[in-house]
Amino acid sequence: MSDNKAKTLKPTSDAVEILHRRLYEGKPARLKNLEEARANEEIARKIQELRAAAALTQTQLAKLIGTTASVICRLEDADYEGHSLAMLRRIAGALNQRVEIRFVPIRRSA
Amino acid sequence: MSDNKAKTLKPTSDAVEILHRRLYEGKPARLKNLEEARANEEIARKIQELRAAAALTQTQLAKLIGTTASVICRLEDADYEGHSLAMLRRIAGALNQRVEIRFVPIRRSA
DNA sequence: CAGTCTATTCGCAATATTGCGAAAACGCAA
DNA sequence: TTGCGTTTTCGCAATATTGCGAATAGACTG
Repeated sequence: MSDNKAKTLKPTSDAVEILHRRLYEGKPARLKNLEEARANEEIARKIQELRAAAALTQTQLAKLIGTTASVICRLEDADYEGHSLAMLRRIAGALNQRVEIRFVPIRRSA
Repeated sequence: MSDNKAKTLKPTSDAVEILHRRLYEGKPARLKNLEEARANEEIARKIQELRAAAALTQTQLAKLIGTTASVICRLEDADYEGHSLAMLRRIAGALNQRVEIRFVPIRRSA
């Protein structure tokens, strides 16, 4: 539903992890991108979960926040990188939630 | 430092709260704006705190994330409403933090 | 199969945020 | 007071995000 692409059919062993090591080991720049991608994925999934929990279609949620279904769909796309606080707050508001933002220290280690 | 305006000199009693009641009681729309304003204020203050904790000037932090001091100043302005995830992440990254986002249920009561 | 509802993708206009330099204001110490 | 570093404000160009319709795809039912 979310992850619109990357439908890799279950890899033989843990090739994914091997690939991960090969590509990202000791490369902070790439790692950072990876982290961001994961964060975006998480946001997308969370929006979709909240909407589902409220038993709303994309169209219904869209109307609640004054936009269209295609916009909601874009937000729920795991590959979407344009999430904004403003939009997250609109979604949250319509679903009786609020957006909490925290800065948490990161452990820089291996 | 942060709150660039609204330097009301300590009110007589709790006039602030009285004013609050008069203006916002039972008015969700206004309340929502108020909440957003508070959230923005909090973000601004947090950025300023993180920067101070790292012992950086606005110019120094600006260079770390590839922008200028005026941009940092704008972010630390309590009245600024344009905070974006992208920018918060850049700040966090430069300060060895990560941005955590959570949707938390809101209590709709008096 | 057709019909219906939902979700997804695309393109472009509209709005919002960022980039950035310059000038002014501030705080502090000599 | 002057000088110096920092912060704040302003204006506008550049980039990013949103708005939105239309077309397509998927899932499900009769």
